[in-house]
Amino acid sequence: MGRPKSYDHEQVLKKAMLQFWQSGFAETSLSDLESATSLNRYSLYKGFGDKEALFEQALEYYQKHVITRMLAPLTQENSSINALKEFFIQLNVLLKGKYGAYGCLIQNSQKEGISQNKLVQQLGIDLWRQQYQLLSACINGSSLNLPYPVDIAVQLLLAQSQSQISLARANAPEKVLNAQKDAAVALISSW
Amino acid sequence: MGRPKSYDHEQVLKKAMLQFWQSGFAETSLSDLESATSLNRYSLYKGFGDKEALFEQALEYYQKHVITRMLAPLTQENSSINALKEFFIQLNVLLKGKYGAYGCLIQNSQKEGISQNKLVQQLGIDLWRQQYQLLSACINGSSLNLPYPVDIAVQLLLAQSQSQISLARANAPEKVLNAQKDAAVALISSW
DNA sequence: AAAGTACTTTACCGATAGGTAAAAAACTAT
DNA sequence: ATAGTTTTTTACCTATCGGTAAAGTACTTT
Repeated sequence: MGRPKSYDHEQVLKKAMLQFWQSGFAETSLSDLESATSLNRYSLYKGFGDKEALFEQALEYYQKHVITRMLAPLTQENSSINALKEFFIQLNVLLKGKYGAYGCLIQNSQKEGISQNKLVQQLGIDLWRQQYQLLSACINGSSLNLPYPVDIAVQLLLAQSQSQISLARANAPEKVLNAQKDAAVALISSW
Repeated sequence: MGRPKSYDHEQVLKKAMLQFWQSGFAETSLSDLESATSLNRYSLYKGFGDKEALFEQALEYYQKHVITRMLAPLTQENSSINALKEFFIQLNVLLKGKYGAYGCLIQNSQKEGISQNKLVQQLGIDLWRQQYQLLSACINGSSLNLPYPVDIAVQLLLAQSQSQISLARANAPEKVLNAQKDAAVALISSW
């Protein structure tokens, strides 16, 4: 039934996602997307819609693949208190890795003009909720003697992870990234 | 000596700064700057140089006026432990105020293409150092029984302030902003 | 008042943005 | 093989981007 596509849909989505993740929505041009995906703009339009539609699909790819991976240490069924520490340690590893300096695509998008996009807002809320619940579960799963309510502890940890990501995006030196990770671990250890 | 300027230099800088603060460097066009400052582009060029030069002057204006105000609670000579709490409380107030949703111009800039700009990098480092020193001084000035080294405590607080700012820029609901502030205060109270 | 000087307005520049029409190419079904 | 269908290529559209030349305006100095 007609000429077959010369590209793999998911692969293109991945490439486009990486481009948006690196440069943001506004600072990624169609020319950038053309070179990133090795497709010309007309094919991109036929296959994925306009720039914003492509961005939304890239966001969903990000959520499905990257976020899932990031939160993995919290969803394993190991000892809860260790899961918490492991989360920050693995986050630190990720942030020093290949795409670490890109930060978090969802957080980045919340700080651009594209932040008005409904999907950006929804994924932002979802990410927050998901982290909140996972962290709460870990804390509640352990028998700790917290010097403040659980909600406060969760909030402290959320700030730690967000700050780590933020620092990575700001190209903070590795020393600072490590110090931030150590602080989070030390906080947990103090409980 | 020729025709006098029809504008006040500092006022224009302030208006331009607000525009950049709100929309970022890349997403602020010369047309935006024209309407924000009520000056046409040619006058802007004559008075402040090109877009990047104007941005740098806006950054310095920001550092001199906004950052100074933000850090004020830490530089007063009141009881150190209260200064810490007061810092987070006042930060919370600022972030719920007129320009709260703009976040921090320096942090925002670190996440754009303009992050390569030397001044952005320098001010980013300066801001970090300055906060670090002020927070350290407050902690050392108090006689606390910390469950971890001072450096760790400072790092925890840095993450809290950064996270608060980040949440504000992401248009988090007031409830979340308050929760984050309360967490920081509770952390300090636990020492 | 006239000359000189600095600022402002108007109009415009080439480059690039996102997006699309029309023609060429590659497949399937008959 | 040929007709029908879908993708890809090429070329182009208008709008806006940052930046500037030239003309007009408003002041100071003499």
